[in-house]
Amino acid sequence: MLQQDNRLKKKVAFTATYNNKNSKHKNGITVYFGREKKEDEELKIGFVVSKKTHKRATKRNRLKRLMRESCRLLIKNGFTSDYLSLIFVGHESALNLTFKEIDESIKSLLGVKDGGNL
RNA sequence: UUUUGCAGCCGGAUAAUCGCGCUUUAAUUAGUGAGGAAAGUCCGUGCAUCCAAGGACAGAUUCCCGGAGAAACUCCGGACGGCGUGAGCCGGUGGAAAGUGCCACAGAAAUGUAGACUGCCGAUGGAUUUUAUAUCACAGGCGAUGGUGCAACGGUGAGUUAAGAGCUUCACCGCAGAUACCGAGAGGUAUCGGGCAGGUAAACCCGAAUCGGAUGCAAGAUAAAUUUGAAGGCUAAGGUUGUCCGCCAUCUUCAGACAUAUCGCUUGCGGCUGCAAGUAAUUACAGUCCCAGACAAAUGAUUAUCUAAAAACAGAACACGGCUUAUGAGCUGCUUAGAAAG
RNA sequence: GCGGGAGUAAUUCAGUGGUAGAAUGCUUCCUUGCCAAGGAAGAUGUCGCGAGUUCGAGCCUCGUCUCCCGCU
Repeated sequence: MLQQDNRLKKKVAFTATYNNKNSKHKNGITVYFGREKKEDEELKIGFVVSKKTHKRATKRNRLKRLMRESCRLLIKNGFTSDYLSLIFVGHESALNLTFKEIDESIKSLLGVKDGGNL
């Protein structure tokens, strides 16, 4: 779980990010980018795995936790983005991946170089 | 040793680092943090709001007996029936003699103590004949016979008879009834008389028992806000059980839309231990403990060691009692059948 | 979390407990110089799945799976 400041919560913020129509995809994970942020604003990140992806709550929760853990480690190592908000959407093909595979694909989606320690 | 059935347990462990929810603290200080099914939502409760003077009809649910339980399509013990060599397992198990419907095809006939047809008989009556014998499907008697069907009006064998038949004739058996005994009861056993009018009620129905209704924590309470539309002067619209009657409330009211915080929210028909009653379900008493409470929603990641192995089904959202379904590997107790040896 | 509905041919749907049907599509043939239209014939079903009641279930009862919808 991320810290409170970095969570994307409001429904309005989610729809605004989706409507920006700026997205990338890799290994069953899609990232939506929000608008560019101003200097005094915090980065907000949300995670979505739809009920249509898989029926069982445990498998959906597992994918969300793995994506969260990857982002947490990135932020801890000093990662910042030019965008105000990010949404990660997990799809069916990503359900059975390990943490390392998800970590690598998220890093490449965000343009972080291997190693990660900035 | 192979194997069967039943009951129960477990549901990864330990350490380090980086993290999250809630409570707490001066302080990342300290504490605590998913299940046996948290699931399906199939039953039943609590709790909350609104309505309810009520009445009639309709409706819903249950269905062997006794007990437990707040209640239940619940549990325990028994009865009966079915399955299994057996331990054991399964069962929505009142009534078909209140009435109605249905029973395709086949078959003479599918419910009405029936029988057109195929048949059997010609005792009795009649005809032919002098009479008897004999002949005649003439009246009449009969329901044994019929390549059917899930099912043919109790079954099998003998007697009786003209031919025949449960025919108050017999033997054995089946179903139902009465009486006696046993049992708390469902029911069981024996005897008697001689009743025998298919099946289907998970078809309508009949009987008995039970039932305030609607909405579900997205219930609802409090606080502070934004905004749209409509209507009238006792009318429209609304609520009240499915219908009808009846009833309720109001002058500024009614119908919405958007959206925030706090409460509801976890101490409860609670858990654990001991002891007592009971075949058991369960109950009584004593001691002790406080054990998730989120709201884009907390349990994860990495490393090392252990085990056959970086385990199966699977994630709380107001709570509880059941039921049903999913579930890896293994362990414990009792137990069935077979084989071999002593 | 709570409530409601559906599942039958490739598709859209009918179907009183008694031999599973219609339309469209598909295949073959006829017609035409060729195609379309038209005509004739034919194939295609685990009635979502598993039990039960019944002589006999697509239909009745129970369980289960999948899909859809509403409240936010």
